[in-house]
Amino acid sequence: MGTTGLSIGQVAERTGLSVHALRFYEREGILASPVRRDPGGRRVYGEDDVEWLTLCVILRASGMPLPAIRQYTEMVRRGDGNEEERLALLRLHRERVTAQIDQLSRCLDLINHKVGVYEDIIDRGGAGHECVAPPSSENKPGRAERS
Amino acid sequence: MGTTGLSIGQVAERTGLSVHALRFYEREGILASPVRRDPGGRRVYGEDDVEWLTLCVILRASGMPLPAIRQYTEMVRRGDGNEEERLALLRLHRERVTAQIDQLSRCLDLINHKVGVYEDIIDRGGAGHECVAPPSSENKPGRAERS
DNA sequence: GTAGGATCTAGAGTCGACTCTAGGTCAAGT
DNA sequence: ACTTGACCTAGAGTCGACTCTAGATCCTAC
Repeated sequence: MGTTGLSIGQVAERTGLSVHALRFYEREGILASPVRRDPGGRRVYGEDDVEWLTLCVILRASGMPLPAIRQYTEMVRRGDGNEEERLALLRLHRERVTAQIDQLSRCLDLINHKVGVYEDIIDRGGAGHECVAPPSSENKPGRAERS
Repeated sequence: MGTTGLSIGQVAERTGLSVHALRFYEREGILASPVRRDPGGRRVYGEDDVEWLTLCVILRASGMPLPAIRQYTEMVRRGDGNEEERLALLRLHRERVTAQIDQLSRCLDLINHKVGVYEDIIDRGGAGHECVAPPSSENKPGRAERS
């Protein structure tokens, strides 16, 4: 079993991408090597394609836009010699991802805080006042919550 | 100085939302209280609106869709008595956010791994093989990108 | 009294990343 | 022979969240 040879459906299953998305990615130039076709004109993927697509899925999941993935793909297609370029792109993306994580963590802090506030309100079955004004209040009561 | 009274432009500046977005949010029912208008028909916001919008910005930044924010807004508008509901919504969102952070962290691991691989390649000035999988994944004895 | 800037409304347009449709081919199973 | 189901292409449609346009109004400054 030298050449595995997977159908688009099988690749979809393995990568989690839809068959539509796979064809779309191909049109977008997101495949390291041109897809082979069988005598009937159907796409035949290899294990390496699956690996590459798996990487793409991860890059997408971390928010890399398709144009950037295409750029990266092109570098890889051009072969050895542009490792610095690839590294730069990856580092840039890494920064974006860490920034994203940081932002989400800050949001999470606030959400946790708010959850805590509501838990308190409910625990003591009381009318707590909220930081943000509910309808009837022309309120000016101090702000509540904050750590 | 009693009632602050901010214009849409000022609110845009403070919340980071565009004036367009502010009007859009209003149409979408994303304001806890209906916006007041001055004699000329222009919107007049209060500090509480800014606080509410700031919260909305944070919820959006953490990926809460506008319909969910609208739901939450409606609960707040209905006033006291639905704290459990609000809490449930917040908890659900919190789970989504932590899931997102987890996923991003996993992506980051892989990206870091790949960055490391490229750094090695460059450091030793060599063309090398690399692997797509993260550390300690038993992978086909395959290599990677680029056929 | 007029130019400039901020604001108003309603509605159209954009962008990214798919997703779906229509209409057709192909291989296997009954 | 025929049905089924996976696959093909080209291109249209969707979705979310804005963003922008046009044409009008209003306030301040000169």
